Amino acid sequence: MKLNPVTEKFILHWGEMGSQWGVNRTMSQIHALLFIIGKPLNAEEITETLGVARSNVSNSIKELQNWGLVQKVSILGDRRDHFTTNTDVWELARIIVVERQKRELEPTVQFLQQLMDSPEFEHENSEVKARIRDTQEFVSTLTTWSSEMLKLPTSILKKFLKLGASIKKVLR
Amino acid sequence: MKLNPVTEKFILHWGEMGSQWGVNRTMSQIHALLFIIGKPLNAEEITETLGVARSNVSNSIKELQNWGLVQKVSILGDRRDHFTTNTDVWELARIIVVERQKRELEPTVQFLQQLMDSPEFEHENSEVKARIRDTQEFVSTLTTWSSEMLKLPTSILKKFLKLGASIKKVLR
DNA sequence: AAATTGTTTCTGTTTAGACAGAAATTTATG
DNA sequence: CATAAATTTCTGTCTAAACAGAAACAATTT
Repeated sequence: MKLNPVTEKFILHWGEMGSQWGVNRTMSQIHALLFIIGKPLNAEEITETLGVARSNVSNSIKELQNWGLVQKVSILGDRRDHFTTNTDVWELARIIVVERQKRELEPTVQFLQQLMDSPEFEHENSEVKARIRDTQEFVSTLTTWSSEMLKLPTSILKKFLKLGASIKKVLR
Repeated sequence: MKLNPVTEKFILHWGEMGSQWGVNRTMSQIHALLFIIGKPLNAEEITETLGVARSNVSNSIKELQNWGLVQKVSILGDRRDHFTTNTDVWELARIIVVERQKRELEPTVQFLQQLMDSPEFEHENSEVKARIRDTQEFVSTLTTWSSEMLKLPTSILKKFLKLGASIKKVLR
């Protein structure tokens, strides 16, 4: 599978983006490839196209499946597993937000709550206590808000984002 | 500067969080330290408290200053530079969003626009073109929306987030 | 059931980034 | 302006994560 220049640039850029956000490059690249191609590919095809090791592809795909970003599909008359991703960028964003929330934000809220509940907490300087409380409240608010937002269908979400700050008019 | 257990746990956790989001551990830890302590510290104090190399502290501080998260302040009767960070977690979040927008989202919007403007683009499969356009629109919408949101004062922003999905009622 | 094909796991190796310590530079003070 | 103190920059080392290739395993076909 030979990529044309536009596609290739897209995949490379996506790989770099991933690195900046704590996702390994191969994983981002595989995801970008499946997204841009928009049809199921088998592991071999991915390996050849990206020029990385077969095992690297295998492990990255597994991780992408754990993230819920990639699914295994069967192709009639082909024994090999094929993999796809959703081709709707809004749906993908949704999945990523849900997952980061679950993996990072929620555990942090819990962690801060535990700190606050621990016996040592009361011995702290009151400003320090306030800052921990504020941080917990902040992460907590963020988590709740994004969960709420994610319940909205994409069509509404889109409208909503496009409203931008004019939304503040309703806050009175 | 001896840390008590709560403070220490907070700093360590923040360091881990950083790693998951593409920020190096020392940088996150220094920031967490300045945040939780809430008063200016000099580089030497930071070095001793976190048990990392002086040069590591120096470089991380420089980077934190580039991010606008840490400022140099002078202490009367002390030659050494001291460093502080804003102790309001909402203001910090604001700064981080502005900066990630500037460093990552905006360049991506530009990059995708360039792809779309390039002569090769028209030779692409129409579904591929559509996906690139959608991606550009998505990142672009996100950037615009967050810029707009950041214009609101923190007090309004807070109320707004706490509204959650009940905001959808106004979308008609 | 042997052979072929496909997939996963395991075992190094490589590499980029984090980090330490020394050297160089800058700044301040008597 | 010499000395001391503070800071930055440079260079090399270390480490964790990414990665490749081989081996092991599993499934399918004849």
